[in-house]
Amino acid sequence: MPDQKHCPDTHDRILDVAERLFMANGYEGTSMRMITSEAEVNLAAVNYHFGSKEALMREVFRRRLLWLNRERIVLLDALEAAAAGAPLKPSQVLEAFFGTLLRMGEDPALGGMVFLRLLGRTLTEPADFIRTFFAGEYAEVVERYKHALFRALPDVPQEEILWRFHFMLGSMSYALAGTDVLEIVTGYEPGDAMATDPAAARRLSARVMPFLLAGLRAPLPAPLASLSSSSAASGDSCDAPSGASSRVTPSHA
Amino acid sequence: MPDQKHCPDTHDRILDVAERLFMANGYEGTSMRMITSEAEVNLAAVNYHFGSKEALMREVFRRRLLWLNRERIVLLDALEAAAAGAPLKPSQVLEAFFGTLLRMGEDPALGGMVFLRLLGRTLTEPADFIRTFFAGEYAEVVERYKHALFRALPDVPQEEILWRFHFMLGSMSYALAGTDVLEIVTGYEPGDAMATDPAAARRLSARVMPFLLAGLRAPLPAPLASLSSSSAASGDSCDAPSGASSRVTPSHA
DNA sequence: GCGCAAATCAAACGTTCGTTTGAATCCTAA
DNA sequence: TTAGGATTCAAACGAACGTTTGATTTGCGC
Repeated sequence: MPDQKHCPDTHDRILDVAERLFMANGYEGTSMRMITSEAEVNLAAVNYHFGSKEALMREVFRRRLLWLNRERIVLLDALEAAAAGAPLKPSQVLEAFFGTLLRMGEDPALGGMVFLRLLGRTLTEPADFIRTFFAGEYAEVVERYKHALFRALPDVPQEEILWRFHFMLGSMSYALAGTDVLEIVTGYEPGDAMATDPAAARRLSARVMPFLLAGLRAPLPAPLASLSSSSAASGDSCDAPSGASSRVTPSHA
Repeated sequence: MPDQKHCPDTHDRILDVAERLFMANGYEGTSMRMITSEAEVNLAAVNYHFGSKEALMREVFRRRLLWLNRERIVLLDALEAAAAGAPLKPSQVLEAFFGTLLRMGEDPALGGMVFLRLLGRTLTEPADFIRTFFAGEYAEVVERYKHALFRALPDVPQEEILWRFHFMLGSMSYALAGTDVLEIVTGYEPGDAMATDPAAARRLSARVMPFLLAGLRAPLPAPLASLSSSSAASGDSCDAPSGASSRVTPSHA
C-alpha cells in the first residue's frame, strides 16, 4: 500500500508538472502521458501515488487550498478580533479574501502565478467532479466571508451582496486565467510572460482591487434603490447611475 | 461536395445540439457520438456537413457572433452619430456592448441563455484554436469599443481602461457561465434553471450593469492617482478608496 | 422514368486515452 | 546478510476518441 512514507521526488514532481500542464492545457487537454513524460517518471506512477487522474487533480488543488483557506480564515479572525464586534470595512474584507489569493501569486513556494492561473481557469471548468470538489473545499470560507460582507454593508440587500461577490469572483478568476480576447487582440502572449513572473500578481492586485471595491459599493439597481440610503451610494453623477438608462434601438428583434 | 444546398434539418439540428452539449460539457468533454446520437443523425454527418469537430465548434459560434458583432457595431455607430462628435457616456458604451449581449439571452432565436453560458465558459477555454478564432471574430468590435471607452473616460489612462475592460469581461463571462462556487455552496442548481429561462438574462442585466459601471469608474490605484482629476473619482469616502490600505499580517511567508 | 449529385448510413480505420498487471528494482529494518 | 514492503518499470488492457470509406438511399431537374 502507498501513502505510508511516500518518495518525495516522484510524488512532488508529478504534482508540480501536473499543476503546470493543467494550467496550460486544462484538465481534459492534459493526458497522463504528457504528465509522466515531462516529470520523467513511469506512466504508472500517477496511479500508484494518487490512484487516478481525478484524484491527482484534486491533490494538485488540495495542497494549495489548504494554505489558502487557512490563511483566509486566520486573517478574518484577526480582523474581527481587532474590530471587537464592530463590522469590518468592505475594503478589509476584500483585502483579506482577494489579497491573500494574490499573495500566493507572488510566492512560487505557494504555487505562484501558475497555480493562480490554474485556479482561474478551473473555476469555470464544466467537469462535475471538479465543481463538487471546489464546493466542498470552499464551503466554510465562503460562508465566513459572506457574513462578513453582510455586516460590512448593512444597507445593501444580502441577495445583492451575493450577486456582487459572484461578479468579483468572476473578475478575479478571469483576470488570473489570463486567456483574454483583449490580450490576444491587443497582442501579447500571456502564457510565458505572466505565468512565471511573480510581480504580475502585484501589478494585477493594484489594478483589480479598486475595481472590485467600487463594484461592490455600486449604487443599487433602479427597481431596488427605493428605500435604503445605502452606504454604497456614490456622490458622483457625471453619468447615469444604473442600467436601463438610455434605450437604444435594437435591430433583428 | 457539400455546402451547395445543405439540408436544413440535419445541418441545423447538429448545430443546436452541439451548442447545448458544448455548453454543458465543454468542448473536450463533448464527443461526436454524444452530439450525433442526441441529434438523431448519423455519426458521419458532422464531418460531412462541417468537416471536423473544430470546424463545428467554430460554426456554432460563427452563426451567433455574426449577429452579435453586427448589432454591437450598429449600436455604436448610432450612438456616435447621435453624439455628433462628442464623447459618449461610459454607461452608453457599456449598455451597447454588454446590453446587446444580454439581449441575446432573452431571445431563444438568438441562442438564448444556452449560447450565453457557452460563450462565458468558452472565453476561458485553454484550447488554442478557440482562442485564435475568438481573437479574429472579436478584433474589430473590441477595437471600436476600446476607443469609445478611451474617449468616454479621457482622464483615465488608457492602459487602466484596458485593464478594467478586461475585468468587466471577466465578471460578465463568469456570471454567464453560471458555474460558480457561490451557487453551489448557496445551493441551487444553475444548469437547469438558468439555462432555459430567458428572464434570467434580464435579471442578470439589472444586477451586473451597475456593478460594471461602478468598477469602470473606480478611483485610480494609489500610485497612479497623483495627477489627473479623473472623472472616475467617487465622492464617497466611507471606506478606504484603493488597494494596499490596511496591511494585515500574513502567515507562512 | 432516368440520371446524378446530395445526403445518409453501417462499419471500420488508426490513434490515444486512463488504467492495470506482474515482474524487476530499491531501500530499510531486523 | 537477508527478508519484505515500497517503489519503479515495460507492456499490455479494453474503451472511447475523431475521422474515413464505400455502398445505399433520397430528391429533383431533365
